[in-house]
Amino acid sequence: MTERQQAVLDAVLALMVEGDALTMSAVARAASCSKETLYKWFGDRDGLLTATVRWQASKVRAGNFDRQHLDAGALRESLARFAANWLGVIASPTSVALNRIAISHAASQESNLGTIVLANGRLAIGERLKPLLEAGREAGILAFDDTETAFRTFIGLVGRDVQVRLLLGDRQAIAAGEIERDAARATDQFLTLYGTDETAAPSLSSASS
Amino acid sequence: MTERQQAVLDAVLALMVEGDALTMSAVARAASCSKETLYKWFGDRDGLLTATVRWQASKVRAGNFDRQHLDAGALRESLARFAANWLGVIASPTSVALNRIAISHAASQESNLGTIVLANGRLAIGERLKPLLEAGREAGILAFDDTETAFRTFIGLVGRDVQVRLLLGDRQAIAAGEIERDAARATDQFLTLYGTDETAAPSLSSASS
DNA sequence: ACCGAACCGTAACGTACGGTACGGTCAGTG
DNA sequence: CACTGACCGTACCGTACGTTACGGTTCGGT
Repeated sequence: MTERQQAVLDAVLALMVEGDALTMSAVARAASCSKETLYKWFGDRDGLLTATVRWQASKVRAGNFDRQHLDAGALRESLARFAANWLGVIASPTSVALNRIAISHAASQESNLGTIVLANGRLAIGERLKPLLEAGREAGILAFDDTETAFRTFIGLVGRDVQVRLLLGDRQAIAAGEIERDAARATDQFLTLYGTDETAAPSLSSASS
Repeated sequence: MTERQQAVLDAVLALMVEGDALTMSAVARAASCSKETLYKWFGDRDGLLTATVRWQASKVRAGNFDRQHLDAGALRESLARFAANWLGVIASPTSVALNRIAISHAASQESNLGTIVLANGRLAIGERLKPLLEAGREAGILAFDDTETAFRTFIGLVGRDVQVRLLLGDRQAIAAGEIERDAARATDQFLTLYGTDETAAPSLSSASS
């Protein structure tokens, strides 16, 4: 994957976000390269889209969280940061455009774009969040039987129906300024559900405000 | 909307679910009608899709819930039934196919299919659920400031990321047998967050099992 | 200076599909 | 029975787009 090829994929991403028709001609024009080169590098249209999805996924690898001295405050802080980070990702125009493409392709089983997005989006964040949850349980500040259930509950509290609404074109699904607030609310609610007595979760009134 | 026209729209739905290419020729073949008739009845391809979405929405109008003698048990029962009903809808092949079509069209602003699906799906269930939540608050068994926030929290707890995963082609996002259990879990969690002392919500251990 | 590889721009090809036109069939109506 | 209108099946048209082919240019290696 040379520098030039990455520039081409960035041009594809830009076209996706723009909402323009994603034709090979449009990509070649936007990336200032020839269609022949596109086919030589990526095989066919599907290969180009797949490479674009992988390229975008490789750019989202966010930092990990240190697991030392995990008290209730540090856990809350880490969870809230996770939530805000994830909300920012799924609300970004790039993510919305990419998921729309993947979903369109999932309809006709012509490729596994959906699987790739799934693996690099949902499942990847699970692999990063679950260790944090389990560390919280070992530290005695979280209580749950099934890590997967707890993880998906957190995902549900954070994301709610925001992503589907955005995919359907609802511009008001979430505002930029709401992300931090929503992340904090979801974290409080999660700790109310899964925190132990040592968690010192806020009372319900603040969780529902 | 004659009987025959509804049969055509049902054929469109069947094609959508099947995952076949949704061409006008395919629709005419599946519905045993001529393309000319399709254009006379629905104007163009977009009109056909719009009519299909509306037709499907008109079939999902589920029964309302009686609001008399709303004690904690009745509220829990109503919420769980709501949750199970909604999960069944979003997990149905028809809903998945329809949302995929709408999302594909939302990408290129050529029509407002996404808006229609949004209005008949998410917003419609909100109009049916919010009165129940507010009745619970008036009865003193729920406590929240903002109805919209409480509603969306419930939606998040019930649906989690199931719908997006299904849209992306994840067949294991939810199993048929899990719907009742997930609905009960989400209801318990919601009552833990928003119930009052009179709600008698189950302890955390059962909510997280 | 020369060669070949890589690449650009553009033209061309084949196909799929939205949309239209037309002939044929059948039901209802005078 | 003739007429009309709705509809079916099919052929057809124009265009968009994926894919391929080709001539021209740049550039590193010898």
